[in-house]
Amino acid sequence: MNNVRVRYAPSPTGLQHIGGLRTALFNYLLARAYGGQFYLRIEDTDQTRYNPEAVDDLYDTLRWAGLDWDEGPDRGGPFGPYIQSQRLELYRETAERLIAEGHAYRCFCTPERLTELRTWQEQQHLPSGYDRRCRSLSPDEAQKLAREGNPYVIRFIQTEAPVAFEDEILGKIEKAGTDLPIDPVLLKSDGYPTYHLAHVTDDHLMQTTHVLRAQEWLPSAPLHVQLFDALGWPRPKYVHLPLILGSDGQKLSKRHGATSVRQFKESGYLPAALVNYLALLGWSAGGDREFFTLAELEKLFSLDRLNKSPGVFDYKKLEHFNATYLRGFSEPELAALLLEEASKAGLTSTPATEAEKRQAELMAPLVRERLTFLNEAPGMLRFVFAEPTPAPVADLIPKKGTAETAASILAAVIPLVSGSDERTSEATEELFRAKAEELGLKLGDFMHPVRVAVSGSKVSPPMFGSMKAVGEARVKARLEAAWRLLTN
RNA sequence: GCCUCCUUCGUCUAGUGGUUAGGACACAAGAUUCUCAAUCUUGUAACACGGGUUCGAGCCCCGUAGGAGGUACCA
Repeated sequence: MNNVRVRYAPSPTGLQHIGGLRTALFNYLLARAYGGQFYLRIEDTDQTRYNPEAVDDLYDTLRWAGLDWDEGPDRGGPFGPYIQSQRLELYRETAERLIAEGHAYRCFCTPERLTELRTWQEQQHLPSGYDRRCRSLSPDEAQKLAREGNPYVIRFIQTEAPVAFEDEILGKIEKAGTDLPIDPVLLKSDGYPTYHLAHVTDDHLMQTTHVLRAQEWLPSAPLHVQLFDALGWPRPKYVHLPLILGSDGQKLSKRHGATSVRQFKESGYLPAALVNYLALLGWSAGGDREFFTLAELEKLFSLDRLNKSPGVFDYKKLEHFNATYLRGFSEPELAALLLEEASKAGLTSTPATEAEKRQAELMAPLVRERLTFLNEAPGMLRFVFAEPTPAPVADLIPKKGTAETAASILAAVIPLVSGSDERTSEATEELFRAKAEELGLKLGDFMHPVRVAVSGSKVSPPMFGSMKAVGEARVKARLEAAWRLLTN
């Protein structure tokens, strides 16, 4: 396949949806796989829903995900402008041409009349749709009404002939002419195009070769094909991607969980993990392999491995991907990320001090396989960088034991801590193990009060390494404080 | 209601006429273990149903059922 030109064309109404990211990803991958171009186009044709923040969010998420674009509003290109609100004359021009050639007409029906019509049709249990009243207006009459300043829309004249086209993943799609929407609006009364007109005009002018979009567009694809044909323009190849569903089988929405890319980003997801997971929702490489970098996907992606059926978004599996990617970081890489998170949480200074760096390096291997999300790190590391709020006394006491046993363990442990800054954590561990044995305690029970005293929690990263990161003096102070609590 | 699309373990999927139907997530059990994780081993679990075609069907055809999407001067 050569000469691939694809695009991502979101409408800036809100935060980028996870489904949008996947559409962008597949477009991007197709372009990269075949050495083509991937461009961005802003479909801001609905003035009532326009949200300027959405455009920034779009750039943010695409950059975060690592998808770069060759042309777009921010970087120009040979087919600009790439913002539809700046292309209004173009749409008007093609709409006028359709009128001139007998494929469209002006309609002066008011929105009120249309709602009345619709409610009447519903009451009578009739199929809904425009009644084509303005079709009978002569061109002269229509011209006159328009010149007098009457607001109007431009509607497409729906033909009765059946329409068929080839979808690259679904195969042949056919629709009887009578089942097509009746004379859909192409140009709205505010002078903005509807999606249909804008899509056809722009994807022709911008020389799009493949239209990859969500399957919810499938029902209107026959209309688009008709428009291309009426205008005498070559049809692009259509690729309708399977929908992303929530766990109940309905279209993924907020009640299923996070849906905007920003939410995933803020929840501590790694872009590489999200992208990898998304690539596998509706596409597969063919074998058993599941982990791919973006660069690998760019080489492997192909249209014929795209799936037909909708897929349920599995948050659990995404979490697993994220945790796996986290474990893939080297210790220095992870230490740097930990410091970033810790500083965001106000636990460390920015830039980090040498001492903090050393602590992060000591903790990195200990938390690596315990993290699912990067933003869990501050909670796990708080006791290293700051003083934990002391746990309730009851927490210090082992399950099979009393306050006295806990106190005696702490008393036995405090002297062992002396000099630990100069020892390896393994050496300290040996001392602790010997003492536990001497007291006839299992290491797990023995460590319980120590863990709670030092970390402030019953669950913590491995103690010996952690104590090294906390430092002898602070460890000792915490152990002594806990001992006092128990003996008072 | 009408139109269109879809249908392999609970979920994501491999499979392109001959397989003990494979992998991953989740779940369960065990091992390991200073807590929690991670890791390792094992296990439960699927071709929606009914007809054809064929020596042979998860794979091809036709129905049925179920699910989803669409039905706007929204995209």
